[in-house]
Amino acid sequence: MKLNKELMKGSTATLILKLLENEDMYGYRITQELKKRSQSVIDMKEGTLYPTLHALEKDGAVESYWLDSSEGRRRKYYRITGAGRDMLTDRQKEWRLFKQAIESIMEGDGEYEFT
Amino acid sequence: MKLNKELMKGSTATLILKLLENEDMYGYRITQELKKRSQSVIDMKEGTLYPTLHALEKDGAVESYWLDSSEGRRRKYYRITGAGRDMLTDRQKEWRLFKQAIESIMEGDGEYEFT
DNA sequence: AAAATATACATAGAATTCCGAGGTATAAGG
DNA sequence: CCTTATACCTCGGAATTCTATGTATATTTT
Repeated sequence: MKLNKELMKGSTATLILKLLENEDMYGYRITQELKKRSQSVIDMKEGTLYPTLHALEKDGAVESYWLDSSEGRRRKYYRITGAGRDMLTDRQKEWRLFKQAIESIMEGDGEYEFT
Repeated sequence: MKLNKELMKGSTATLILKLLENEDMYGYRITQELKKRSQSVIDMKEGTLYPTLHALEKDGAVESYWLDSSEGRRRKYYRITGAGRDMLTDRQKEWRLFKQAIESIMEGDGEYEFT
């Protein structure tokens, strides 16, 4: 099933930071990991990924460094910074709040008492 | 706490349809109900609400009718249609899929086995 | 050997969605 | 009388993501 892409807005940077929390990764790998861990529901496009990574770096949330790989092209790895971890904490709080808010509407049956 | 507004994108129409599922409502009331049921986390702006309602009507998901109220201005009520209920069913499925996908990343600890 | 595919980086422009700001109008409360 | 709350609406800007395109290398297929 395909997701309404608009739902994704606002979560892109959070997802990237979350992956980098435990391991430095290069861009292309991030898209693969997201796909794998979400059973192909999340299919982040390169046109979304790279500009987001550059913005995160500009904001000081991640740092990058080049590494040669034994095969293929050189890879640009990203490492999360202290500021990035703080940002991730905030974004995760926001996600939980948002999720609970949506669920309070979605799971409600519309029956409310008079008060 | 304030929500990153971008998170909201893609959920606006779904939330409105959900409220209309059980009861016809006028626009202003929809914003109040969303606020109330979400403990003020969802604060849909009128600049978002009215264009969305008009788009839903144009797409045949809702129908509108005017009613006089005993006080204040006339109110424009919205009623969900059959097509609107179908759309709601789809959107709710999408939401659950999206939620699970995000959580599979967010709740994961980043530890994966070699395969 | 040539072509296609997968990997790996990147950008520009189009499309979409939401919000801020503004406008109109009525009624109640200070 | 002025502010606040209710109640409708629209326009233009801001933000985000995708499509399309481009570059480059290595492997697989034809």
